[in-house]
Amino acid sequence: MPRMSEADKRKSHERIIDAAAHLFRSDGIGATSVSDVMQAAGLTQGGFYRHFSSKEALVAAAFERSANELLNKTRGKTERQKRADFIAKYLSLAHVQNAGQGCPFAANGAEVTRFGEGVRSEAADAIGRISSMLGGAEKPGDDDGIATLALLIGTITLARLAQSDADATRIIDVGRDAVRRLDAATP
Amino acid sequence: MPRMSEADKRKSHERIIDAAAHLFRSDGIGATSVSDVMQAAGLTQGGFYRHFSSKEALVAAAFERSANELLNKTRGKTERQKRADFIAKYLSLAHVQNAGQGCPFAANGAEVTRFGEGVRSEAADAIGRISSMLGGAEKPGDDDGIATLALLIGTITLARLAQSDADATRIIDVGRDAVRRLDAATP
DNA sequence: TGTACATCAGTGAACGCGCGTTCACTGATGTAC
DNA sequence: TGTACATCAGTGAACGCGCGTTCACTGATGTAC
Repeated sequence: MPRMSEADKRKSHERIIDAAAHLFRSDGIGATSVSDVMQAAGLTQGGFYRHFSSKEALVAAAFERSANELLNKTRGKTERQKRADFIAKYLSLAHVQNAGQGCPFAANGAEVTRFGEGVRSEAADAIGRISSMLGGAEKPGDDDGIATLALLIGTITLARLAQSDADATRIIDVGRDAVRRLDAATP
Repeated sequence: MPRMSEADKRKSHERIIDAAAHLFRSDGIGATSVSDVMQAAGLTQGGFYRHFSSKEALVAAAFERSANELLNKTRGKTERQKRADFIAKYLSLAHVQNAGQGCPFAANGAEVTRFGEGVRSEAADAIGRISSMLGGAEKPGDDDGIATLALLIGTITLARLAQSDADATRIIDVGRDAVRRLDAATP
């Protein structure tokens, strides 16, 4: 059955990245094998190297995909509304419970630190894109965006360590209030 | 040479936990083997199971040790000074570069999420201890402490992903300013 | 206090297992005429 | 448009390797008399 068309190869490529983007975030990068990813993409492990030169190359592609996915599900007509929607979706119990569809910094931030240049530059790019979306609505100066993003990441990290949904919800509420206070204290 | 005294066993036990606490934070839990830990403790892998029933049991002990280490190096006569000292040490380039001596939430938070009850309850305990130290000086109500801790964790996570010391420093500065703004906005 | 012996901390080899990667093979696809 | 053939996406088995854990062994320690 082998040798699919170029179009089919492209579809396989997308499925591999999608599968990796979800598995890496839900189970961790180190705990997800190339075989796990290929199985989730409906393929066998041997074909992986027709698409990526190494697992590390996949990690970079998957991180970019995860960041895009996070940004793309944000809704809103104005920049201000988009920001509010992003924060509302980020600080939710659903996000705490479904790491696989969530923020790659909260899920894989520390792990990604230990990878090479390709992965790290993808992460740095993602910081730029997300923080500038979170930054002041008027100006692109993304210092406020960085501070807000840091608060969001830390809040979800803590909420995921909570021992009950009630505790997680309480931590999320604290985070939401802190975002509000930070906004209020912004010039 | 085997069969050390009870006192020696206790010393070995401490060395194993210390080695694990540092290696888990600098290299990640999954990427650190039991053999790595035992070697760092000056022992061979076979003896590990005289001290812990599994690697997971060591993860719990090491997490507790890391959190204590973090709290114990905090200096200051008043609660207020201790808090300021903790934050100053936390938001530093040294902390970004030496994950092995730093905050276990920033280094292993996401990874710890995927472990069982023993590890998770150790993490939940640590959240309580650290956030109550960071909370309002007068009251034990640790909501402010949780918000501050979240901001600290997120800031270091982002700073570790920066591609240069200059970028990392900038992110740290942003975090420090955000902590100040959050404090100012606290009733 | 001295002696006989059971205990058990630490060693180092071995267990089964799954990892990332490679490889010979397959047959439909894409290309050259 | 039809035919001949090189390409290469995908398969599934194999590679060497390191993992967490187990085990037989060792000899100093701790205990019982």
